[in-house]
Amino acid sequence: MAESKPNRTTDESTSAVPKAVISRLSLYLRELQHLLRNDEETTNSARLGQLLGITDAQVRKDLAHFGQFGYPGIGYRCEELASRIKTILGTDREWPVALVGVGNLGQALLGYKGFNDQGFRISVAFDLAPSKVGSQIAGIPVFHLDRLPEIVSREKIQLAILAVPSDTAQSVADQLVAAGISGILNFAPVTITSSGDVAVVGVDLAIELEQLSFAVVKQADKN
Amino acid sequence: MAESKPNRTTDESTSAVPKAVISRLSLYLRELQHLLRNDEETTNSARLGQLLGITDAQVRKDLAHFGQFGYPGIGYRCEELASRIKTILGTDREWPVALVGVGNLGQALLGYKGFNDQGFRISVAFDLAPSKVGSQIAGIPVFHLDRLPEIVSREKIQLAILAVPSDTAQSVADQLVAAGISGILNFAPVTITSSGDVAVVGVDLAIELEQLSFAVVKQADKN
DNA sequence: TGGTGTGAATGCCTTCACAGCG
DNA sequence: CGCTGTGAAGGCATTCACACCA
Repeated sequence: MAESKPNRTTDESTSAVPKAVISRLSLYLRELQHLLRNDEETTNSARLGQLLGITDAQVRKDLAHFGQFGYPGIGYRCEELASRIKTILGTDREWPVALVGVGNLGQALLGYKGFNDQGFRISVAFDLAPSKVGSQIAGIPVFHLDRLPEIVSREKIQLAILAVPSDTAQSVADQLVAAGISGILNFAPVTITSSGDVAVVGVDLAIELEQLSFAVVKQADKN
Repeated sequence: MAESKPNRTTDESTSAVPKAVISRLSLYLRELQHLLRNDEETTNSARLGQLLGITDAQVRKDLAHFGQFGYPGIGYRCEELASRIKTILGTDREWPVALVGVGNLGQALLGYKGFNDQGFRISVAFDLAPSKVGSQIAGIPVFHLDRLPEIVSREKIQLAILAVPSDTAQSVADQLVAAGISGILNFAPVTITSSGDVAVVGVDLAIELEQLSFAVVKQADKN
């Protein structure tokens, strides 16, 4: 229950938490859930750090941004810490998600189980193709893109997954924003520019492979 | 942007080039290819920076790690710079890629066009299910996992995409390493620990959504 | 003039080291 | 003891500002 400690001057409102910390928070949560499945009750910063390849100090510093969760001499209670991190990330609730673009990748994402485990539920999908509109895929109804504003508003959907071709991605993103979406996970290999208070996270599958090929080439050069 | 992260690889501090620079390199390349499709011959650091939401100085500093590509008073020649970046990333050649796990996500990746455009070609797939082994999906043959070492060696495959269930991911990763793979793109939501000179890049789709939900919650708190 | 390449300064993140507490 | 939480130190990465060049 420890409340925030930082008695620095004017820090509170501008809680500038480094972006890197947030992405590690998700990793901590993932490891904690793994520990919980193995019936581990407690863990500590050294253990968590080792699992992720970072230092123990880093783990403690990261968590310190959000309060005090640990017990000196003991470590952290897995269940409690996982719960606290979920609250921070916002995954202590269930998020309905809209998916746009029921192509190759889109269909796979509709069936991806991993989302549900973390509180995300794809509740509707959108596409343009008459062959898809009106059908259900993996139990999720597919609507015409025209109905985006109506349904997003009715279902109070805040998050969207964008899995459309590159050349239409920006245009569809604009429609998502206009429909009231506040966060977009973009799989199209283009930069989405959003005006206003919309968060955009991009996942470019080819770029991930490029990072690998660089690593492999670099490694080869060493020998 | 994903990316990128404390997903332990074989870093070996000799990396004179910051990891963040490498991931931006891929973004520069993506924008350059976009400019080229629009028949733009030259660009400059301010333009590139604007497209990616970073400063012009950052762009120049990043490129400076690898030599001098610019022309004072002009900027950069799109074609030349793109070509140079490809050489740096190693995507100036074609990489055969093995995919393991022909499930929901794996099948979508088999059909994903974006890989080919950047020089990656999924040439074989592996699975355990008898119903899949022996078939072709999106024109790519599916073999039993047992034949991994044989085929990887024969086809001289260095990169692999891991799209198997979480509980088998580490074990399959070990088999990939044993088979001689040097780079793994892991889609299972677990940390893969690799011994030796193997690069691992992880993509956790649920984590990307978590980053979004955090951003949305944070934004909401502000009001 | 317009824009690169780069030392210097700034700011951010990570690591260190240890006080404090159960 | 064991392990957290945290000021202080250290190390990088980003930004600034300007010499220099076509």
